[in-house]
Amino acid sequence: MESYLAELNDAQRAPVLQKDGAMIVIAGAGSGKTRVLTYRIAYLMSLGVDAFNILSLTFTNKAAREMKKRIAQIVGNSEAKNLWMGTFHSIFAKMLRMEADKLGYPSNFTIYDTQDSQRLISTIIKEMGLDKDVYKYKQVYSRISSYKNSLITVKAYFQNAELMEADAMSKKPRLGEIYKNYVDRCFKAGAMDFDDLLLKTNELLNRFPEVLQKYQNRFRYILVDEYQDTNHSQYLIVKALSDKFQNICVVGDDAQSIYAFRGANINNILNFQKDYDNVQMYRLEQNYRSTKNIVNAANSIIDKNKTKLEKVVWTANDDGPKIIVNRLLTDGDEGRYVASSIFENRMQQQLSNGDFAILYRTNAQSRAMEDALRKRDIPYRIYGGLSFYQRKEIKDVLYYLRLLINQNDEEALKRVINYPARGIGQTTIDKLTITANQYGKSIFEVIEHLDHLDLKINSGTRAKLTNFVNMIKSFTILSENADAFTVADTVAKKTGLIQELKKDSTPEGVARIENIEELMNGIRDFVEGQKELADTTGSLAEFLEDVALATDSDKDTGDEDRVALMTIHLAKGLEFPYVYIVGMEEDLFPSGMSMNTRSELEEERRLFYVALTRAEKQAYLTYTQSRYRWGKLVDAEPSRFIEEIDTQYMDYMIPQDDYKYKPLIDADIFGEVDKSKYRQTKPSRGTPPPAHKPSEEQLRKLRKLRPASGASETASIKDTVALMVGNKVEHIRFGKGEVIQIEGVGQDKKAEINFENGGLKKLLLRFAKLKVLS
DNA sequence: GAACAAGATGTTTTT
DNA sequence: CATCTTGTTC
Repeated sequence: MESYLAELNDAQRAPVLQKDGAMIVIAGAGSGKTRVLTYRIAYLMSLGVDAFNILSLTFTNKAAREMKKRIAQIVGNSEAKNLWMGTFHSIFAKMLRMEADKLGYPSNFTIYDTQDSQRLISTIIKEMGLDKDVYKYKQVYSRISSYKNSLITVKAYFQNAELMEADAMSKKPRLGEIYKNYVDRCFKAGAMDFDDLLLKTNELLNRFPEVLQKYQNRFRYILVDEYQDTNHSQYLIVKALSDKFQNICVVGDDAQSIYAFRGANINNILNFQKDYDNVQMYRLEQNYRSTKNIVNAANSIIDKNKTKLEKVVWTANDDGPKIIVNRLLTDGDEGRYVASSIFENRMQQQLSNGDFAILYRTNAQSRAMEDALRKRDIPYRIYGGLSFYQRKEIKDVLYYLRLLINQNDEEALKRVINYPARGIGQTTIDKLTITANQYGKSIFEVIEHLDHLDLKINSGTRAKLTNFVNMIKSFTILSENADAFTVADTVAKKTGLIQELKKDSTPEGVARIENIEELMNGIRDFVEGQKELADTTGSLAEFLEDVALATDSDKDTGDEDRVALMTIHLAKGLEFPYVYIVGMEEDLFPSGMSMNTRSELEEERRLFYVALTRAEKQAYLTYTQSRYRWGKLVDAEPSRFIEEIDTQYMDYMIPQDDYKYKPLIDADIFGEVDKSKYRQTKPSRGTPPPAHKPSEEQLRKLRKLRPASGASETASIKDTVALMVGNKVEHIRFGKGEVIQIEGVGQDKKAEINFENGGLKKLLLRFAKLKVLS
């Protein structure tokens, strides 16, 4: 038989060999499910199943690419190329473009990102004259999003008294109207938001039986990865497409369901057996990834969850080192500790940067980590957060490109019509918007027909508007003949975007221009790369779709050797020898927003389970005693999840050589301060360290010390300064008459005291930059 | 209408 | 702390 089958264990091989029928593979963390999916596809093809008949839905496009590559090695590149593999969003965007006319959409429809959607909702709320404090655009957006993911269309909404009542109860009786307006405006703009890509696919398959049949016949074999994270909308698509042949294979792990907030329904996996006939269930329980300590610790956590499928994940791997738990004073210290630890491990174990990952609950936590890594000259890469394509200067270019492809794209138009400044102000936009709404046309169309409309816009502005429209039209014409790179390059130059940025000669300004150059290179690479593939042409439209739907882990910046920084959500499916999970604190992880219900808390716990099971060799958990949040110092408590781990798999410790990790006050200059006070902490093993919290009174004093704002100001601190030393507040008395200047006061700026009269040069404090003036 | 500054406000996770 | 809103001035 095929040699690759030998690479599988018995449990893995069984689902690979079952050619037809419905099956579910419950795959524990690290049990080789990607391998099962990959080989299953390869095996199907070796049995003569045409690649065109296989649909594989993966969680990231990168995962799809990698699987495709592996399959190509087995069955050959030309065959593998024909597979439909990708995320739900990208696969069905592709399908929708081919069938768009049936739904009344142009095939070049724009994909609105979250920001576009939220802006549009925000303007609708404003236009309707509603109170923006009651109708918060983000809340409204997420409400609409969850409706869409549950297939509650505007029509369905208005037929559902319960929903309307619920919204009325929460003081938003006009939410349905906003929803309707939002949907209308998107349609008029030729735009779909993320949720539409799924909702409209459902609509397409429901309303057009011949279309449904076409795709049912086409996709005879369907595979879905990470099935536990599918939402209702995705579930229905899969159900509809697989209904005829019922050759469906779903893979997932209920213990790793972490996307409920975007509609993922864990019942999809729990109830799969009821949805199809003769469902075969397979379990992959042997973990190949991690040490016994990690696997067992993770099991001890997930045990605390009530809602779960029973399974036992085990491993034949070594025990490995215990999980190291460490408490640090602040987030800055946490960063320094992690950076030092990475540095030491890398040296001692001869590892590369790519062997390490730092995982956190919120993107905001990356900053402290970055700062520390940078100081240590450790190369790193941040995934997620503000990605390259979300930077302002990049988005500006992209919005122009979007507009020239789809001139009805309202959000793009509003963004660029007066940037760079052309003298088209808010008043003009408002007039155009009102007229556009009146006639049911887009703003672009209104400008095209300005001559026939009685708008109170003066001739100067009219000329500016006409010029703008003509410029965009000229780009559109260019794009019909030139490749994406040429178009983008022309746009950047002709619109004055580049000139605008060149005005700014600060380092940030220069960086922005470099970013645009990088974007141009990216477009060029894309054009060349796509030409090699048979089924694409490398058009601008395809590039934009790629950008809109790229997942963050999709963007490979080559094989650089860097420490990976990302949220736990983004880390799903990945693995690293060494994993640092930082910010293990109540209110942060579990998130303060997710502690209201049992199911929310259980999802947080699953998230922790995911985080821990990313580690192959060693996991580190860190938490702080106080951390800067919302620009303020707040005290923190260790996460309940730390206590939930069976202690036999853990080592608690407080670093002995504190100085290596955190700056301490050199006590010499403060004769009376006893150095031993904050270096004497010994590692304590086996028992959790007590959580020290500064008392309310101490915190009050600390906070008082910090001036409210201002880049630099003189404060006459003459007597005593309160500082955080170790985990205590110390009061330090300065010499009589010494005046101290406080500079660069900011919440997380490392404060320094420079004593000009010799002695100590630098003192790292936490609240202010102090200077002795006299 | 532009440009800047001060003030308010909101913060989980993502396609 | 970052973003958006509002206010002021030219």
